[in-house]
Amino acid sequence: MAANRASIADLAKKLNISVSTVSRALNNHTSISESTRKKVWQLAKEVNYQPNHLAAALRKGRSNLLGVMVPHIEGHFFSSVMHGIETVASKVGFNVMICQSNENVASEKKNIESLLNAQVEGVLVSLARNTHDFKHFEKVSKRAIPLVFFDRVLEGLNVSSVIIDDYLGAYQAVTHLIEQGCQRIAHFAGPQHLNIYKNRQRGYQDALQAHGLSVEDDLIFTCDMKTEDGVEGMEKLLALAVPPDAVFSASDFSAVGAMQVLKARQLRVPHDMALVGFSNETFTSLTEPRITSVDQRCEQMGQSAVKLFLEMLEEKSGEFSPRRIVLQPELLIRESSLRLQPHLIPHVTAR
Amino acid sequence: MAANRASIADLAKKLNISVSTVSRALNNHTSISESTRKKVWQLAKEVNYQPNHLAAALRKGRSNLLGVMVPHIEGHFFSSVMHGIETVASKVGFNVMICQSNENVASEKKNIESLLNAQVEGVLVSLARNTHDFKHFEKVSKRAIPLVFFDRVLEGLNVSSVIIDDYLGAYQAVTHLIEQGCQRIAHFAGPQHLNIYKNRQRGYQDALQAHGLSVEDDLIFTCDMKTEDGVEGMEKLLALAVPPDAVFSASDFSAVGAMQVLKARQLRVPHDMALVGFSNETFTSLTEPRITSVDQRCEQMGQSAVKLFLEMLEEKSGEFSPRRIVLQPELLIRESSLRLQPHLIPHVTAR
DNA sequence: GCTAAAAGGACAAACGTTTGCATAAACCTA
DNA sequence: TAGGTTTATGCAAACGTTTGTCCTTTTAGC
Repeated sequence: MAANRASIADLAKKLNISVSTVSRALNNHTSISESTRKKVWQLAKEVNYQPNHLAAALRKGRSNLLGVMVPHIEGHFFSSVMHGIETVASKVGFNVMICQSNENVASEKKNIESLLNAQVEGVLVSLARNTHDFKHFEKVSKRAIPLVFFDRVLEGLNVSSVIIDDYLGAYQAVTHLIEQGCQRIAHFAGPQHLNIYKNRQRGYQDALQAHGLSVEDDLIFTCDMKTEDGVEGMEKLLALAVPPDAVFSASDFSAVGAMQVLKARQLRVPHDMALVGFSNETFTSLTEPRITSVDQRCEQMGQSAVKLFLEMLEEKSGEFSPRRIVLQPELLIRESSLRLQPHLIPHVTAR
Repeated sequence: MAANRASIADLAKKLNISVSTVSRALNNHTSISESTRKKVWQLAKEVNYQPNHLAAALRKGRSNLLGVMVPHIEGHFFSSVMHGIETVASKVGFNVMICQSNENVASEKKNIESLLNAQVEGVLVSLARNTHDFKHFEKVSKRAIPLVFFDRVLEGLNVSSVIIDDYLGAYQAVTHLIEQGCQRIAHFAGPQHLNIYKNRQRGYQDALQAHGLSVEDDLIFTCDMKTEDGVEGMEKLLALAVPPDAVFSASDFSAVGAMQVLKARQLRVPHDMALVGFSNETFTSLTEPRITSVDQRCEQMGQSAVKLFLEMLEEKSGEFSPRRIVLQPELLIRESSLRLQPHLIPHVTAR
């Protein structure tokens, strides 16, 4: 029953030819006659021959393996990125190995070792929250293995990366709120040591100033971006002497938390308080009203990361200079921020 | 710069001992003296030795690779299952390789080949929608490689699998609605060739009958389970001569679609129409009101699948008899279905 | 002090491929 | 017909490990 699988040598023996001929025949090498090529392929089919990638990889020094490490795979963003990654990787014949750091630097270190041991040809990484240094990635670059960071990157480092323009996304979101007539715009900010949240805050501030509005510290609520944080933040804002008339939240989760508070207090969104989130989470188009949000191009990010990896692999022999891809976010305007011209809303259907 | 990595042979040469000794030292084999063991480990650290898993795998015939194939990885359910899988797999030293079938039988076939070629030691699969036969999986079982189906399985087949008790989940959901005083309960049903939706519908019907309610065909709306389908379904139901007073939807997405219609028509949830969904999607606890839903134990499903695989691996030498794990779903009662005793609602916070 | 056992290590074969080189047969070309 | 080229194949080494077997040295038992 457990028919131990046939090797190239078995085929060779049965056909009374050499292993090298079989190998070349299976690889459709030009120097093999059509007749033997056919014979080999047919026998291969018959005995259900399955090539052993491991052996080939060992010999060729090419594993066709791509390693990916994310903080955690569940959730909208990372799973969408993974989707993008797997799709284009498999298209070019790469298998993808996946690891989770669980937001933990120690695991990150272990995983890198594990991926390297598995002889991956490239590593795509989105960093754990509290990763601040590059040490454990040096092994990767030392072994001249393409390394690409995505979304959560380390700044000021000469490493390839693909990110979205968080600054621009925030800038556009806030500008949109201003155009809708909002005058006092608050911000739910995320942990500032993460590049993404820092840039979103910068975008927020610059957009205000560019339109002659002042940045007020008590309108900025820095938190962990959970739904509960949004609840807390909104309650704080409503308790101010002069509450804001809009909130730009760096996360959809805190935005929805804020909305819950507003509804409970019978305040109208967007007329009493306009709301914009970030990430275009699935639920943003399912709430009532739907929440305006900034789409992060998750899938495209995954695709770009793989493409970058492939480019680096190409010119591996030479010195490859790190590249950086910056994707353009897209502001999806929905009812939570639309005070004017409701007839212009593009209706975005959920998947 | 691209310091080609050191092999076991390099270490041996530098220390003037044999490769076998080095190998055993690195594996902490008992027959190696403490002193040489230390020497080897130290040198390994110094020259940054990275073992080559491929070579070891080839020699040992054990790749420590686990293959996983899902229809698509993005989205709440599958990404959560993957999380569970990766977590326990990595704990026991397995790397996981991931594939997507994109709901496509042809890709499914290709992916299986690819995984087998990569010499995975086991395969976990959730089937594409339109997979009806087992042919392309026979190779897996023929090679005596543990095969575990999860969630979307092929019925009547002698293959290991882990599923949740969709029947029970549906039964409980409908019973709950009845207990809340609902008398005319409709059902949004999914494609009936998928085991999960078929069982949910059976659970719905049996629960009705068990409580003396009749099953009416025009209260069952079979669709694709998208948000839009929920919209359409609810509109149809409301157009009936005698509309229902509750809907049990086999998917949260169609449930939320239904809720949108109800809100637009100023109907109250749950008093005019109670609503229960299925899957406990993230957004179910973010809507207003929050949607009662059946939790599918995604993570646990992933964990169980890996455990099952490990068990099969254990007794691989003997004939392993397929096993089947059935997880218990959990009904999470929220406001969308709660007509009585609102003070008893457990407040479920979103992640 | 002699033998037996144990400890520590070396040799070499294997795992299943790929591939540079050599070879033999067949085909031209003049 | 000799010489050269093409075509098709074989030989054997290599990839980096692991591991069964054998050898040498030390230790212990008496």
